[in-house]
Amino acid sequence: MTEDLRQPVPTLEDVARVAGVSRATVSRVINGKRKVAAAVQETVLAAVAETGYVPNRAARSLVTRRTGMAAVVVSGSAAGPGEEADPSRALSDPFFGRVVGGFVRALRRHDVHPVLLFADTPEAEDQAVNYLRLGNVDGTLLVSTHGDDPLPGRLVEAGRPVVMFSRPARPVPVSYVDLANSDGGRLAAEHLVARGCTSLGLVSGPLDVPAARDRADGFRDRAARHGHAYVPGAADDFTFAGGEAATERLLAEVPGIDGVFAGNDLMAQGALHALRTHGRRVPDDVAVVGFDDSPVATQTRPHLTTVRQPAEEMAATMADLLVERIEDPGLPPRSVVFDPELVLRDSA
Amino acid sequence: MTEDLRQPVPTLEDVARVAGVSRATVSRVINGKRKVAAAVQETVLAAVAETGYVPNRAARSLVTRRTGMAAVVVSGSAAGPGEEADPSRALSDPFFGRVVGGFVRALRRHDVHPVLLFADTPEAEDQAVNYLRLGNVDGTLLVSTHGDDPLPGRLVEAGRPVVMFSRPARPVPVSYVDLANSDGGRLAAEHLVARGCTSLGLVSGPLDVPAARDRADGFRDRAARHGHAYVPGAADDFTFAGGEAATERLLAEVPGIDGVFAGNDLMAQGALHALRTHGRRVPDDVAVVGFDDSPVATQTRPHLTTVRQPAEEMAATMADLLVERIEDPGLPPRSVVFDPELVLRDSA
DNA sequence: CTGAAAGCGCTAACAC
DNA sequence: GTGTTAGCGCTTTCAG
Repeated sequence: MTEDLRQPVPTLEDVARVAGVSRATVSRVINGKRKVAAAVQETVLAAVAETGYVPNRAARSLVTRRTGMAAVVVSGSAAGPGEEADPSRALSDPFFGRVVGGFVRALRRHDVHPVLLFADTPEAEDQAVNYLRLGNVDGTLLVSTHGDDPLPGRLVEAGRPVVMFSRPARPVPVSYVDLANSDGGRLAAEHLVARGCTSLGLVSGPLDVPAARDRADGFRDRAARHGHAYVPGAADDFTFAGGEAATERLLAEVPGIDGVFAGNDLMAQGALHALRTHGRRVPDDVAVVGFDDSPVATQTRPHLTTVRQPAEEMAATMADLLVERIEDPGLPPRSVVFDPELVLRDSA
Repeated sequence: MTEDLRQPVPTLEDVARVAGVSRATVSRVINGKRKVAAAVQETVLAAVAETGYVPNRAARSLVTRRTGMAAVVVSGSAAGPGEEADPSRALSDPFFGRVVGGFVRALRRHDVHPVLLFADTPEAEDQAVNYLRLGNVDGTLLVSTHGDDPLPGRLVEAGRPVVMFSRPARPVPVSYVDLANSDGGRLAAEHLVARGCTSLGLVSGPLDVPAARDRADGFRDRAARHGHAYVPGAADDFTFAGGEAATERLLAEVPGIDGVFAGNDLMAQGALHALRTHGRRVPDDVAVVGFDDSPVATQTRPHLTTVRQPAEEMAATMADLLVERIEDPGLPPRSVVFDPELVLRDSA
């Protein structure tokens, strides 16, 4: 049996007694509401320091209807039949680590704590919606990894702020932060063309995911301006295995390919392996451009030339948008779109 | 301006009115405490369904002193000077995704929600400790990525349950779930020796991290039983770059090495690249064994033969231990140690 | 500018 | 068994 080490936690009452004022006054000082005489303020602050007082969140939450918490929902809701919904697969993409890390740090600045939720089953989805609806969190940061996800709409209906990473597949009145994905695709095309590639190919993510489609569209759009009327492509999961498989298919269709644009860095890594298997040297025979600038970009040989997403900034902006909307629920949905940047390394 | 979609959330009072009983009775039915007449029970349940009632966590928490939340703390507290403390680096190890995914799913079964906290600065560390001490969470699941971390001790002093992933570097009365790391090292040595390797080497994680040290010790121990009196080693970060750098050093010391045991899969991946750079073929010239069975193990060519940690099970066990201790704070610290398993693939 | 008092939604003694 | 009552710790009118 271990002893109970819990120490009595001081309450407002205690501080008030020490400071010789009322609870209400202490509350005002702590929340900086209304004017409080400077002298009193000082006394109270001293009492707070002396007692080591910290507000009880449950009590505060009960009356303010605010919890100081935000849900971070990772949705893997399957679009089509047979699709597996596994949000923890998203967690195994190191790029995602950059995003989540960004959330945690940004929310912390606002004194908001992230509650991690997976929406990987219908029940879990309901739970996430309810969690929001009941006010267990003040708002939601949503990362959806699948295409036509109904969750954004459901969360918005819960009547509390939601900010998404990436624009929703179907129009929903929700705030989001996104990357100009098509510009990213253009950057990649421009680079490959400038490099002298004559046979371009696309190893794309799932085309029902807006980001994947936009990247592909941007790539083809810019390729077309340089005379590439037809750019063959193969789509697959946003994973290493997906990239490898798609590349195999591409290679079967166009053996002479010399420039590949992959939907993300994990797929690019898969492409690298497939190319090597088929005896192609990168970048000499085939140039490869990835997407994200995930930590894996420097864990490949050659290092990946890739289209960078400023994930941390994007995550921080999401947090800002969310907090704004929590503070003023009347604010309309807003979108912030970041510009991608080509990071030159060795693969192209 | 968007309309406020929030709907009035029913309270106990509402349910009581609909059911024609008192709040207390409804509360009893909901919490399954004490005996309630079957007929009344039914009426209440019907009323709950009709109103769509769900308990308000803040209110409940205020009186029960329980929040239904657990902190998931990722500590990157630096041991030595000059060490960078970046928990989001841990998030970029896909193995970590397996662990966090395990936490989320296991806690969900207990109806406990995970709050993600980084202890990456002294302030953040204080915050985490306070968060626990004040009862904003019922307990903590701690993953420490650095060696001599003072956080476990501090969290335990907060007087609430803490369960660690991996045993603490210094003795602290805390529950933990661990892998028999030295057995894992033995498994690797055994396999390499059986394969006919004659010149073994170690690409180890930071030696102040117990897991890294245990793996190395186990490896050397078993190697010694097979006559390998001296096993050269190089230690570095648990990262791709760390594995690459350590392998370079090892290769400089022992050019003829033909069997390498890496501290984790990320390091093994780095080793693979370093070996290739130096013209060594894997597994023909050098056999490589990794550790973790992280998602990266199948994202290398050749695929990694590796020592598997049952991460999801370990995470689930941590959640169980934590919940047990939350429910009965008198329970002494307990440890659960899992057995590693060699997963044979192509690198060794 | 400050204090008194009410009450957020819930559980837990304590009566009946 | 079930209802009544008293708070949990905090914010917030409302007086003064």
